[in-house]
Amino acid sequence: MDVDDIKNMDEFASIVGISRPTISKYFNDADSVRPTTRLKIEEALKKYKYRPNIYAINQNRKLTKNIGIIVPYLADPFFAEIARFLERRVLDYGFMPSLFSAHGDTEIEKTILDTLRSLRPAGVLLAPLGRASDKRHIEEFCRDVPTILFDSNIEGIGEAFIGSDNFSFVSQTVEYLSRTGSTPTFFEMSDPANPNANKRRNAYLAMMKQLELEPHMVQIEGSGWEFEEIGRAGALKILKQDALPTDTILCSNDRLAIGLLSACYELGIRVGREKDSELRVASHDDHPYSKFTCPSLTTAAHDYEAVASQSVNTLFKLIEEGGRLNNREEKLFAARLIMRDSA
Amino acid sequence: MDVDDIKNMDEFASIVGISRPTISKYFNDADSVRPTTRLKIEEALKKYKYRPNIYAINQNRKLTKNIGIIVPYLADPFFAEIARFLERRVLDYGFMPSLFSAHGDTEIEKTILDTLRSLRPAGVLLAPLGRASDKRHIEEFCRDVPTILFDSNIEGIGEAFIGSDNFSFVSQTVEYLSRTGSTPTFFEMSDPANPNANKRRNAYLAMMKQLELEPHMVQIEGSGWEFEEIGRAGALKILKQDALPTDTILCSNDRLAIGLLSACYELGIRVGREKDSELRVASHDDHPYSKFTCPSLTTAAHDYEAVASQSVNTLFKLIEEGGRLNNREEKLFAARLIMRDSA
DNA sequence: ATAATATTTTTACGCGCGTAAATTTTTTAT
DNA sequence: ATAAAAAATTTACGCGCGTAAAAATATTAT
Repeated sequence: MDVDDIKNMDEFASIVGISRPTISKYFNDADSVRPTTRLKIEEALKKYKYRPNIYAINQNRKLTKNIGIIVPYLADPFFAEIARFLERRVLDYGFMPSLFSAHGDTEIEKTILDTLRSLRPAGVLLAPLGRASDKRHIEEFCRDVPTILFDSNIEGIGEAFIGSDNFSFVSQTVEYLSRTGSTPTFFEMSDPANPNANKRRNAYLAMMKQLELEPHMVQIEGSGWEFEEIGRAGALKILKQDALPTDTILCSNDRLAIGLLSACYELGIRVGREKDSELRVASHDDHPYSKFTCPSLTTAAHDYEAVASQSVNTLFKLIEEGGRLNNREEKLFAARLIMRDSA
Repeated sequence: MDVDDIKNMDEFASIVGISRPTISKYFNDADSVRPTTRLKIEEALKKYKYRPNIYAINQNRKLTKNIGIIVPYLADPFFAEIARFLERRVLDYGFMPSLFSAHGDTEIEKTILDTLRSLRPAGVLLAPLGRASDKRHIEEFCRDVPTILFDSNIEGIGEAFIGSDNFSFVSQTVEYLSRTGSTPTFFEMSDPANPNANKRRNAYLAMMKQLELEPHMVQIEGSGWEFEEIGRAGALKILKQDALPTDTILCSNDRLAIGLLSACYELGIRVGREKDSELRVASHDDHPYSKFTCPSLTTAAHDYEAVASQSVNTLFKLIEEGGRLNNREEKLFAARLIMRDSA
């Protein structure tokens, strides 16, 4: 209600009638002061709405309360979604999330890390670009800042990795597809930037071997992060020359599938598991838009909530233990098969 | 090459052999020191990679070099896209962008503003939630922090507004649709949270009047930011009861259209401008995914680049002029009609 | 070479808060 | 009521840098 002319903690302290160190203690942990004291402070806080200067705080603390969150490509709703979960968890811990996107660019990723270092964050959650990442740069960063990798792993870098179990994804889709129809052909980029893509390819091959089926791969050209466009262009090429080995396609990821489905539609190819369908299409990720493709996309879903929770929990365990974990743990979450109309 | 044990500017200054105030001056403006001095500093910088403590800097400067960017819903690729443009522009000015998403939630938006205030940013670029925004809260914020509104306007709040000209969007789509086929029926949420939606509705009505055509509206239920799901559910309901006044639909925005098209597909309704099509669908925004809908979506495109550039340029003009502009300018950019297959 | 100008250095203070140590006051236990 | 424990206060210093004023030095013009 009153004016907020309070410039510093000294002024606020004298207004409350309590010493500044006690006020400082309160702001670091409200429970660390006597209840009556706390009440007095909080009453005054309502009247005068004073807030400590964040820069002065961070200058003097060895560790800030910032948590950096870096994703490779924020225009991908998958990362926007996981970032949302992460932000919420970080806030629950009373820390301040700072979100960055590398926008698919190696140099931007490096710049973000440099910026973040000077922000002296308590910890960082990093989903690296993958193959395009400057590994030495990230490694060096991880030496200074407690960092957890998520979504895509870089062997040996970061104090832990939390992600999804690609084998679980692919084994479920392959099993389902091969059980209910023709052998799935794996559809992917020939030179994927994301390590998960390679793991999915290997999982496909392993699973096909296990089922004693002949594997088929369709590898399309393209680079960058515009997967829908790459998938679409690649699919148009393949479909026009009628080069599909089987009439079931398993896409490496949903964004490729979105492009592929748009190509199918354009060419008048009926996709689905109906009798009159020519092609079945399934994929992985449960991208936020996979429910709205035509037809809706059968896919394997990430456990967003679990990955986010585990990532943040692990990070704070790491922080509590002083920035180093005894051994680099890798936690992978299983997929959940989402049955829709495309396969 | 060497170790970077330099903790503060004093140490760095003595290593370079130049006084600390000069070093300080250099970091504030590299051109403000003599070229020979600058060279010496930059040589040392390569060897010792020292960076000033950002918190100490911001504590002592009246104004930081932070620029806040707030969007209502980052999981919407449209906002992810515009945020990317904004970030780049802000960096071009040598400032530090901080990106926040309100995640469609009023309280989060308020929290972000409070957080941002204590970050003492030089300026803020705000795309408000719209009707769900706490206007008084935003207004109060704008009194303290130089703020530019973009994408969605709140009358009288913020020093300027930069957005798209909704009339330009709707007039082009309506003109095109009515010229090439049946009268367009406007498809929207009955109670849209976004002020642009209301402007588009009014533009539709005005345009129909101008063309001397009878307007038709289909208003669907739903609230929140899951527009695709809302559009899909609403469309299923309308289409099943065959309640469409005409066989041309103009959606208020692309995300509703994405949902509508998925409903059409599910019901086997052929959409497009072919002879055998039953329905034409067009929309507004040129959402990143509108190219991949089935069929691809005819829409009116934002000029992302222009909106982002103008927003950031206006913000820095505002900052230079001390945080106040003589009169609140509103700059609107025209749409560009994108012809695809759906209409 | 000398004066005028521009740049740098020196000196000094302040920003707002963390935090440690010693002291005083309050609360809790006996 | 008294002792023991807990909390608050006082005092004091430091963090790393911005910045102002005065003095010293370097550059440019004449």
